[in-house]
Amino acid sequence: MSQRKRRAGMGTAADRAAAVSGRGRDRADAAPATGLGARTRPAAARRQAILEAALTEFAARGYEAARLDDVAAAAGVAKGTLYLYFKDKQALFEELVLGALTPIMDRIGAARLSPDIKPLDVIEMFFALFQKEVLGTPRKHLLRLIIAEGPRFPSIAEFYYREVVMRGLALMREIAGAAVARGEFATDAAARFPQLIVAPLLLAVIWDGLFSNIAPLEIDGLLRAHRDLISGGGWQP
Amino acid sequence: MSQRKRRAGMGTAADRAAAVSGRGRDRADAAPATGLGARTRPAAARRQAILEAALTEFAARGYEAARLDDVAAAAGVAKGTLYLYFKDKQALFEELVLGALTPIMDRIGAARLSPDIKPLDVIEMFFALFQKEVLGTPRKHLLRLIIAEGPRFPSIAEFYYREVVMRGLALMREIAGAAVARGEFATDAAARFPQLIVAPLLLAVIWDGLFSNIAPLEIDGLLRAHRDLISGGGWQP
DNA sequence: TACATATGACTGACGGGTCAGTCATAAACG
DNA sequence: CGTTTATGACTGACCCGTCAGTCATATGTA
Repeated sequence: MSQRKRRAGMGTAADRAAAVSGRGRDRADAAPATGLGARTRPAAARRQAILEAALTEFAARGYEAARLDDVAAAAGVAKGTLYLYFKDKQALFEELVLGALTPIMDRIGAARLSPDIKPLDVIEMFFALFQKEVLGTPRKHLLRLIIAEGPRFPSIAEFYYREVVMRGLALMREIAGAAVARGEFATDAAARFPQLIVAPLLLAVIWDGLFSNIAPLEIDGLLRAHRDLISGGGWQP
Repeated sequence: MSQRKRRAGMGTAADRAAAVSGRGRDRADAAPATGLGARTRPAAARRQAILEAALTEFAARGYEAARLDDVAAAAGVAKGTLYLYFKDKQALFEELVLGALTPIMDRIGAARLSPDIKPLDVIEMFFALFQKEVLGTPRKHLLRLIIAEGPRFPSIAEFYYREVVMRGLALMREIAGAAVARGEFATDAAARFPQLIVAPLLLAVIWDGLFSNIAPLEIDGLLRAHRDLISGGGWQP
C-alpha cells in the first residue's frame, strides 16, 4: 500500500502526453454559457491554469511548503484533477521549471550575432530582453526557485545547466570574443569568463526577491553601469 | 523528491552523530558506570553543537524539509534538548543565520580603507577574504540559504540587508569612489553601483551550490578577470 | 426528436505517513 | 535533599496521494 515510488528520472513525456490528449472535452468557446466551470475548458487550458497556479504557489512558499490543495484551489480545480495531469508534486514542479525556461533561451538564441551589429549592442539587447521577459514577469520567481531548490533537484540543476547556462554562456563568450577581436573591449576578461556578463542579472533577481520592498534596485542604471564596465569604461579603441 | 521514507536513509542519524566529532556520549570512559552522561559539557558547547548540526541539516535540505530529529541526532542530543536552547524551529534557523554573518562583516570592516593602499588591492583582499572565509567554508551554504529562504523570512532579509548588505555596499562604494578620485578606475560605474563589485561573488556561491559537480567554476580566474573589468582593463591612468 | 446507455473527466473525503513541539520521567548536579 | 538539565515516547495537526462515486457529454436506438 502506498508504495512510495523512488523514481529518479523526471516525469516521462509518455503519461503526460496521454493525459493531455484526452480529446473530447474542447469546444469550451462553443458552449461558454453553460456556466459551471467544470469540464468546460480544453484540457490544455486546464493544464496551463494548473501550471500558473503552481508557479504562484511554489514561488510564494518554496517547494516543500507549497500545498497542492492551494494549487488546486487557485487553479479552480479539484485536488484529484492535479493527478490527472501530473504524476505527483515533483513532476508538477519539474515540468513547471523545465517548461518555462526553454522558450526564453530560444528567443535569446534568436538574437544571434550578426557581423553588422556591434557586440555591445547585442549584449544590450540581451539585457533588455532579460529585463522584459524575466525580471518583468513572474518568471523571475522561477529563476529564484531554481537557485533555491536546485541543490535538492539534481535533475533540474543538470537540465538547467545544459539547456540554459551552457547555451547562454557560449553565446556570451562568442559575443565577447568578437568584441575583443574587433578591439571594442579593453580586456578579454568577459570573453574568458562570460559568467561576469550575467552575474549582475542574477544579482538583480535575488535583490528583487529579498530587498525589493526595503530598498528597490534601480536595474536600468545598474545594467547601464555594468555595460560600461564590460566595455572598459571610458576606454576607446 | 518526496523526501519521505526516513528508514531508507540507513542509520543516517547515528553515524552522523558519531562523525560530528565524537561528541554526545563522550566521556563514556570517564563515567562508564553511570551510563547516560547527560550534562557532561558546558551549555555553550551544546548550543554550538546544535547550531553546527542545524547548519548542516538546513543547508542540505532547506528550511522546511530539515527535520529537527536529525538535527538533534547529529548534535548528539535528544530532541527535547533543542527546545531548552531554542524556542522553536524558526528561532533556531534565525539565530543560525544571524549569528554567523556578523562576525564576517566585522572582519571585512576591519580591512578598512587606508590612504596608502591602492583601492584595487583592498578589493582584492576582500575577494580573498570572501573566498577563504565564505566559499571555503560551510558558510557558503548559509549565504545560499538566505537567498533561498529569505523571501519567506522578512525579518532575516531585513536584518541581512541592514547588517551585511548595506554595510558591505557602503564600504565598496567608498573604495570604488576613492579609486575613481585617484583616477585608477576607467569609469565610475562601480562607485555608483557597488553591487557590481560583489555580483560575481554571489554567482560563485550559486554556481557552487548548483553546478559544482557538473562543471566546477575556476573561481580564482573568475575573480581575477573581474578585477580587470572593475579597473577598466588595459586602461592606465 | 426523445429517450436510454456508455464514457471518462472530474470530484473531494479519507487513509496513512510525517514531524514539530510537549511533557512525564529520569539523571546530574550543588 | 531540591533544583536544574536532559530525555524520548507521544500527540495532534498537517498534507500528499488515492479511489469510489458523480455527472456532463457523447453515442446508440427507435
